[in-house]
Amino acid sequence: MGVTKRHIHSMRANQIADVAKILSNPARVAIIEYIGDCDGCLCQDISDKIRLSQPTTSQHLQVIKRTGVLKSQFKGKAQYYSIDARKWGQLQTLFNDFFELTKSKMADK
Amino acid sequence: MGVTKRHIHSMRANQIADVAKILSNPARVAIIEYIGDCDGCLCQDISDKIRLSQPTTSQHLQVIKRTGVLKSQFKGKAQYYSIDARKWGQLQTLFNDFFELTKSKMADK
DNA sequence: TTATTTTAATGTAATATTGCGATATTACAT
DNA sequence: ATGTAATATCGCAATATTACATTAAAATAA
Repeated sequence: MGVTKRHIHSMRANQIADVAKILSNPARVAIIEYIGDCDGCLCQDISDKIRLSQPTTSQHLQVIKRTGVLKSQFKGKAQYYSIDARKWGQLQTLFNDFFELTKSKMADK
Repeated sequence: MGVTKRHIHSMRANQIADVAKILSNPARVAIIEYIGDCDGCLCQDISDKIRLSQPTTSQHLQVIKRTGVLKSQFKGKAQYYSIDARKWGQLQTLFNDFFELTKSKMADK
C-alpha cells in the first residue's frame, strides 16, 4: 500500500512521529545544526555548507518550517533563517516526556 | 534521485537521523508505548493492540530492533518483546544533547 | 506423526521521500 | 524598465517506505 494509517493511532503518537520526521534526514539535522551556529543565515549559505543544491536545501527548509520551529526574517531580498527557541523547547519537552514515560514504565517491572 | 546522501553529512547527523527514523512512524511510536505497558509482549498482542496486520507489525518490530533498543526473549514458540533500558537511555541522551546544544547556541545570540 | 500456534520471510502494490535541473518569483539596485 | 541576486516551485527519476496476503519455519501439544 504505502500510506501510513495515521488515523488508527493516538494523536500523541502522530505528534511524536511528525517531529521525528523532521530529524529523520541527516540533511535536516545538519541544517538545524548550522542555523544554530550562525546568527540568522541564508539559504545559499546553508546550501554551500551542507553541500546540497539550492532547490534541495530550500525544500528541506520548507519541511522544517511546517512545524513552526523555523523563523525567517527578510532583509531585502535575502531571508535570514533562525530557530524559534520557544517552539524548539516544546519539541524537546515532547520528546523527553516520551522517553521518560517509557523509562518509568520499565522501572515498575 | 531519491537516495539520501549520507556520506556528505557528519556521523552525528546521521546517527540522530537514524534514531529519529524509528520514531518517525506513529505505528512504531505506538508499539514502543505498548511494549512499555506490558511486561514482555507478543507480536500478535501488539498487532491486535495497534490494529495493524501481523506482518506489518512484525516488520516494524524488526526496524526498531535494528537499533538495538528492542530485546526479545523466547518462551517456547512465543517471543516476548521488551525495551532495553540501557539502550533507551542512550537514545534519550543523544536526542537531549542535540536539543540542548542547539538551545545553548541560541542563548548566545 | 500431525495439528496448531506463533513469528518471520517473500512478493506485490501503492505511496512517500530525496535530490536535482529548469523555471518562476521576489526584492532590490541602477 | 532592466538587471541581478536570493528563494521557491515544478516536474522528474530513483529509491525508500508502508501495508498486506501468502507462504514458510519453528516450537509445542495432541
